Amino acid sequence: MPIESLAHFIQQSIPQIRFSAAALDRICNAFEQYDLNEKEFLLKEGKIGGYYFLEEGFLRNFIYDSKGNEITISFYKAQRVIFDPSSFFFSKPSTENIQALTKCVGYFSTFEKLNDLFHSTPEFREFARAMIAKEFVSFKIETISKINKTAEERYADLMIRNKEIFQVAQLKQIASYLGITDTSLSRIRRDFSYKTKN
Amino acid sequence: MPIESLAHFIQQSIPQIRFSAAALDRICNAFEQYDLNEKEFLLKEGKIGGYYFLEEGFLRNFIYDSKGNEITISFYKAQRVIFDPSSFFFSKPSTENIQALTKCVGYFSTFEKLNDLFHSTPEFREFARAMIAKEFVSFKIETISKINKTAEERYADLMIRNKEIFQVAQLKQIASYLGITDTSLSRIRRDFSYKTKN
DNA sequence: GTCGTTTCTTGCCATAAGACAAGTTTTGGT
DNA sequence: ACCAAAACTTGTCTTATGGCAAGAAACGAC
Repeated sequence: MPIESLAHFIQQSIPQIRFSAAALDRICNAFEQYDLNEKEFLLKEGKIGGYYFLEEGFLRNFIYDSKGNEITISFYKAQRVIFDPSSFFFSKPSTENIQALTKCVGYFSTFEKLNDLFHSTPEFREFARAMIAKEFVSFKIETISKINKTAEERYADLMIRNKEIFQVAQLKQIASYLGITDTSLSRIRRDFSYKTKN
Repeated sequence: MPIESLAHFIQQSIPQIRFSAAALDRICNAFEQYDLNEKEFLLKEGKIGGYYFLEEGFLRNFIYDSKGNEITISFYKAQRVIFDPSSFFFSKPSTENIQALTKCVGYFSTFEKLNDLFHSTPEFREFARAMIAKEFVSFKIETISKINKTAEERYADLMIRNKEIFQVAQLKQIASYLGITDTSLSRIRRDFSYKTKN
């Protein structure tokens, strides 16, 4: 029995290729389900990270800076794959923490299983390559789009791109993602609501 | 006749795998040589980017911001592969400009040729995957390491990591890479030389 | 429902970096 | 070798954001 939502996600992410039922089955069978409650960790610093599909929920990826503050690197919402490339591909202890902001459900797999598929199944190769390329591209775009912007512009961008995150994440987490202090974010929000009122 | 330096680079970048001579040959034959003089472009915004190995020289990757200023995204030095993932993998016009800071020599190939190898040659698959993962990881590390640092710390880091760049790039190009104006970089350099004198 | 903890907001002051403009040095073309 | 253009430095003033501390609001455990 293939995992419906995962199978659908895989097929739909490379529409140019028609996946055979057998291939889809083989791929989905390499995955197992996971569940997380709010605040539980999908990946903790020091562990070897897997390959995750997030079916439902919100996650936050953060690291610690030199002073021990949490710095949010990314927010993840449903219907995407998640992996720490450094840890997953090179079997290194991760430096990242991926924590549930809400209840989450999804599927995960390991490097071993997916590496077999990578060599045995052309369709999976295409999928895997598309995923890493896509992740790389979006991280790059996200990073570049923050350049030469004021904190207020970065805030406005996030509001447009991912408004839901303000419902599920704390302001301190969002502030560190925007590269500012929670104090500054608080002021930006105040000034912003003045502006949008008039 | 395989391209010696490229063959050596490929083999040495995944030492766990012993490349057969035939595979190495097939891979190298997919590449052709290129030469650039200072200021010439390896890739221009709007074109479809290829897959490049830089054998010798220094390159700079930059984009234009909304005000038309050049923003340096990366500096590249010899013995590495270079590609714009968004353009190379998805055949989209690139938004990046890759320009020679010095005379450069290297080899390039196209998506078509390398995609064939990707599916036909397991060793090349490993290589290609290692390269994109490595690029992704270093871009991530580079980005993250700039967080919560002052301009002066970012400058000091670059001096340690890539001192040679100060010999080949203009200060304005380095300043935009560090996320500051050339004015500020000039002052940082002055203050820095006071400090290191005493 | 109450109390303690955590999160968020606000005020005041400090500081890193930018904007602009003028000067100096370096570079490159003829 | 000379001149013009480009690259770099410096001065003065402005501004965005941070640091710290106090208060207000929201949340969670019992």
